[in-house]
Amino acid sequence: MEARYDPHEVEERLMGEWLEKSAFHAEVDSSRPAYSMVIPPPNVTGSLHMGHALNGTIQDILIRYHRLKGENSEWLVGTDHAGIATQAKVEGQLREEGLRKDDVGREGFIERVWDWREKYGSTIIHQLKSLGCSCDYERERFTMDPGYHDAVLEVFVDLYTKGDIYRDLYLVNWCPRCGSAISDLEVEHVERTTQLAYIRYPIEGTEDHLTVATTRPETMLADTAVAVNSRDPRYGKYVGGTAIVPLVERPVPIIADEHVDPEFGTGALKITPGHDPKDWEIAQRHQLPAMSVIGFDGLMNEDAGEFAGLSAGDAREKVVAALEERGLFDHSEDYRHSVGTCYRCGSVIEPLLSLQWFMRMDRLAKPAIEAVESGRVRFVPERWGDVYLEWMRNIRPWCVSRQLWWGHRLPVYYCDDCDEVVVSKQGPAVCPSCGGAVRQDPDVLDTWFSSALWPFAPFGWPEKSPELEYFYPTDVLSTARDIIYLWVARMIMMGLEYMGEVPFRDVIIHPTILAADGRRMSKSLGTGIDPLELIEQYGADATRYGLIYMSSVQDVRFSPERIEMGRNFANKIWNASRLVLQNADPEAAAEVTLATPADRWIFSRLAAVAGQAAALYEAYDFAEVARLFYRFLWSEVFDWYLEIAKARLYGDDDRERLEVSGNLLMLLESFTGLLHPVMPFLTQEIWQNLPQTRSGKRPKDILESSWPETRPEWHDAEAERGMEAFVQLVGGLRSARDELGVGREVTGRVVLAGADKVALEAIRANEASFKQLSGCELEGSVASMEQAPAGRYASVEAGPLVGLMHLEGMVDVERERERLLTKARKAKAEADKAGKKLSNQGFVAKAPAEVIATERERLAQAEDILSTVRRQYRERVGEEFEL
RNA sequence: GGGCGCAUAGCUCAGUGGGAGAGCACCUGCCUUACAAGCAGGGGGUCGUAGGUUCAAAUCCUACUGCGCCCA
Repeated sequence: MEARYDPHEVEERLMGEWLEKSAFHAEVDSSRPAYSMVIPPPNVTGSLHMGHALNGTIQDILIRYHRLKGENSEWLVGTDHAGIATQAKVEGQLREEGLRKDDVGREGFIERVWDWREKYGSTIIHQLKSLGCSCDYERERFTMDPGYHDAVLEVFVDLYTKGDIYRDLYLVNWCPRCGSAISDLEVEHVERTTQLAYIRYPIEGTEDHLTVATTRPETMLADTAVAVNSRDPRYGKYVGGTAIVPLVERPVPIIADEHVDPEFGTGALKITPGHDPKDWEIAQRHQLPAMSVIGFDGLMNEDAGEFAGLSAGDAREKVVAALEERGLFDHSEDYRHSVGTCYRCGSVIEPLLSLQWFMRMDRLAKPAIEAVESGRVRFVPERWGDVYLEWMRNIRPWCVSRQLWWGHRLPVYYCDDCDEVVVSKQGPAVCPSCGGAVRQDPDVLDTWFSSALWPFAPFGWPEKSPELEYFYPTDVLSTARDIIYLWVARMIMMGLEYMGEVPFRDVIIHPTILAADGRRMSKSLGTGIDPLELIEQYGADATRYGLIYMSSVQDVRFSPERIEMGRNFANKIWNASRLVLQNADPEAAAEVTLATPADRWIFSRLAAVAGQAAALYEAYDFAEVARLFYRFLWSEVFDWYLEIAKARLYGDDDRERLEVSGNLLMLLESFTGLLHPVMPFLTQEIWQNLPQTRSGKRPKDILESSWPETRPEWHDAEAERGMEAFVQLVGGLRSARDELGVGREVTGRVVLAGADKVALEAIRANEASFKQLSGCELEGSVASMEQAPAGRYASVEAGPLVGLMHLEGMVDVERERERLLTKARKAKAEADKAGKKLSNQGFVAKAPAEVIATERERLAQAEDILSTVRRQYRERVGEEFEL
């Protein structure tokens, strides 16, 4: 065993072994309880980023914990076909060959996409392995698998039949770059500064005009009204009249609508229903026509007259110029507002009138709202449940058709000869109505439509498969917050609709890991950190540990120190284990022998920590799990128990050596189990190095072992109290020696004062360790400080005891003066504070008895110390002090 | 426009009604036979500001300031 833990060799080897023997695969087994989870399917074009790394760690911790707990644990893994993103990748590939997708045709293109996916489509799945994720890789699914496709069609046809899916001409979010409609959720609003243009619209039959303000002058060509607020006194007289849209010279009505904001611009609004969602709504209320002057290519169309063929941006300048020429351009000013952009490519979204397929959401949303309200689905942290509910209660129809080639093609067939529309899984050969030829709708479904089926479709739905029966509903879904609407909400709706049961009980929303500057990690800004580099640099266990340590409830700035902490912790554990494995007698019995106060203390603590760890894992409080293990292992087991155990381990009493060896090996076996979910590789490596003699009933693989057993009778408050006194005494003596400048070469002599038998025994029983750790010898004990033999001592608090270290021949008077004064000031402050509280009538009357008792004790103790210090000062310095 | 979250040590963060903690950084001393990715000791915070509730507020309430996010 090396003095430095080398994660790379270990991780690669162990993952290889695990995969080789299908260690992560779960089969239906009705004799055991199931624990199941589906990975939020990563985009097939994706690679591991910080969010995946954190989320993968969280899920792996859960699945490994429950596996240890004896549950038949299935973590279903797979990827999402990600329509737009994947299509863009393959189009890019074609471009490099000088081709466009039309050159290879739809079928050829789709073949190319499958080729691409064969080659690159599982990058992220492979990367999950480097993180140690124990997914069931044998069940890997893809949202374009044939069976999955069948499920998608089944749902589409069913919802169409139920009337939830329909076709409509509607204003949709159009991305000219992607060449497709996208849903409201895929539009990102970005604050931008643009120009607010003020344009004069002549009023028919008068010399007056109405000035409207707009950020999009070019869309005026499609105006079909001018609107003012119904209660705006400035404009009341014009309502019902007619305005002339400049340039196109179109007469349009002047209408009144209460939704016009009188504060915005001039209070008069041009209404362009074909190019603005708010205008569209106003137009609906007033039965206004909608017209389009911008095409799906983002260019002005023929209806734009002289501006046809220009981009919307160019048209804007030209329109403004033309208006200026005619004296109808008033002025313009800077204006900051949010602009809709495509979440995928960043292009400005063009709201366009388009014939698309929509899904009504209200019927499906109702039970999904109820499921969260009633707590059948629980969000962690809870507040995300409100975010979900807020969105669900205001849910709007969802545009599900996409003008792409890659995806689940709509099972919709149109007759060429009549108006017949057939929606069915198997398309008809000819029109059932007139016998004419039919063509399938060229569009595909929004990717999220298929993702919504992820908690059940991969298990075989619509078949009633045994897997579905056994693993559904899953236990938990862990994901990022920006997925709440896109996935979580839709999964809940679909799960309820098609399985009659929620898809998961708990939804963990993990925090976002931000860049060091507090902004989101972004590849384009170069602020991202690649988790694979962290794994490379520090190891997967350290990366996992660091990630969960820094991720509690809030978003957090990434700190490499935390990952380094994980590496150091792993190394410390490795070395502590090395001490045990190299020195413990392999012949030791596989049992705990509570022979000494230290043994009783550490196993009492182990039992407590095991209980806390289980509770924290189950409460999804992984950051606290990380802290718990760090404190317990480093500051208790390694710093103290191991050091104390050395006396017996290296001593010549065979029985003691065997006993302490057994204890050390049992400790090792226990904490590797407790920690395994967080640091799977390190713990497995140590586990495998446990002496084989102990392996009679111990599986070779920690995955096959079970959650460490602790015994209730290990709980021992006295042992804990005693050892706390020991630790405090040694610490106090070290500190005092340092303050007094007493070097290592000087052996101190210590008298214990006090009557607490438990504490006295704990210290006496560890006399050898005491000497080793404090550099002092125990000289005996007295019942109280007053009974100490005459002489000069440095006093050290140790719980119920006081340690008195002889100062003869080892003290510099000046240093001792300073030390005593510091101590006296501290005690005085303490006494004053407690005294003040106790003299407060309100406190004594209203505070709980134990709080008052604590305060009295504090006061007494502080006063004791103060009088001792006063005496010591008199003896050693020969003066009195004033504070 | 509506909503949510955050503000604690130099940095990154825990703590959430009864004497403020961690890691890193910093200072002092150590290659002590598991570990210098370590060991021992130490310094450092009027817990964003102003009010309020309470015997008691970093913790609960209100307002304000600053930062971040979501929805429209």
